[in-house]
Amino acid sequence: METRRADSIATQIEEMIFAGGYSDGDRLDEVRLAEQFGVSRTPIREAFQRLSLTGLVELIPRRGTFVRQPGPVELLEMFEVMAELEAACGRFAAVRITDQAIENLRDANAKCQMAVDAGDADGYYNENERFHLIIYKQSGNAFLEQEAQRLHNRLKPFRRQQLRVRGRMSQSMAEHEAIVSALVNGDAETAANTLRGHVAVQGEKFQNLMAALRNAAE
Amino acid sequence: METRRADSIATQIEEMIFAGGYSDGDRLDEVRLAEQFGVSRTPIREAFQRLSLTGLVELIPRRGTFVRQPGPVELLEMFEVMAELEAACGRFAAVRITDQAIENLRDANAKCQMAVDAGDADGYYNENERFHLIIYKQSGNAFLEQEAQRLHNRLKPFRRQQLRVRGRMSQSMAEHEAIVSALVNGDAETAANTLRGHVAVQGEKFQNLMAALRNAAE
DNA sequence: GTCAAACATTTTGTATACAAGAATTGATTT
DNA sequence: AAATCAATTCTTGTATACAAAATGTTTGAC
Repeated sequence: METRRADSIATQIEEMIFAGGYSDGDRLDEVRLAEQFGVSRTPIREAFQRLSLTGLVELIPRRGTFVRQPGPVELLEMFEVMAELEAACGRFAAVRITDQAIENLRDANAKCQMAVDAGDADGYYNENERFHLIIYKQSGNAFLEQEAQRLHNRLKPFRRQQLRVRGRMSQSMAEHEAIVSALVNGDAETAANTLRGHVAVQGEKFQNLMAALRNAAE
Repeated sequence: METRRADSIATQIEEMIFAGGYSDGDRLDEVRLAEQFGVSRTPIREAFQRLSLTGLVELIPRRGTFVRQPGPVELLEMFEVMAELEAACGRFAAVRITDQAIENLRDANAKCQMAVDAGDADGYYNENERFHLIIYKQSGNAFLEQEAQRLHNRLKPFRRQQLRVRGRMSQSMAEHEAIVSALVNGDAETAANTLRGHVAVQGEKFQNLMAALRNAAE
């Protein structure tokens, strides 16, 4: 599927920012990026426009384009919203999920457990993501699914660090089981609340996130 | 505050689309718009990039830019998400709202009631909007506030028609009262549920929305 | 009359050119 | 030496130019 250039350039710059190549306030040099990508300034500028809407970048008129890494406050706010979006997905999924999807959730969970046993952080990460994406889709609301995926994606680099914490993976597994149960029972309220709690940043998770941010700032 | 051109152009095109000047699938002619705005194609194209991210417009490579008016399904999905976002705002606001904001909500409600009594649809509409914007802000989560406002804005043209329905305004008023009560009591769960129900499109509201869409399609 | 192929016309995507607003440097003054 | 202003250099924002793809039209065959 051939996609237009500005689109793919935006994605690539996005990845560069996510990868941690830039810190907050860094200016994105149009001509340097243009050379780097082997194109002219025009498609770079179009990409900037797209990135600005996601909040990843700030366009200051006549000044330039600057990367905007979320600070601690903004990050916590985004996790709060993520928790609510997941809760909403769970609420809808509880009454809309297909049998096949339940099977897929169980499969993802089983592979998650295997990854935990094997100490395979990457494997755990991937299956965990699959678990959540299934729930987004099973909300039966394509718009919600899209919004959830967008934010999920944006938070990816920050969530990654949380998994490193000892014991987190097995606790997370138990929560996954509870979520599947609620979905199987069609219990919308429980599904929503369990998912909210699962995603929310509270207690020790909060400390971990802050610590990770402090390290990243150095 | 001088804003860059592409920004203001995007906003203006957005308004043109909201105003109903275009229907689904219409192609946005770069050169025509450029002439219309008295600029070259470049800023128009940058504006298109911004609009595409909000989903208001679809960029088909080598084909052009087409307006994407939500169909019935997408619209219902968006209202579902709006209901969940408002519920989330209410949940947070219940434990974070300031005394001043409660005063402001009551004031908005009083003016709403006055508008209902006077049969002033526009007045009702404006105060009703103020009521909801206050709750977004009182979520104490700037990111959530922004997301809620964005979707609220997107749904504006469709919500407007629902108000026309007989009896809707007074029922809505009663719901507002219940929402304020929950917020005053700090009852997060009730605030969330009441707001969700208030915003959700169900029962007769569904029929009205469908009817409005059918009319718009003609 | 229908279909298809070749040609002409639009229209998009990108590069380049140019104008105007920032930033920077260096000279001049206090 | 610090501050200020002017001139220079960079950078952004927009217009224009051009190439390639898509669309539309004419022509010709069947």
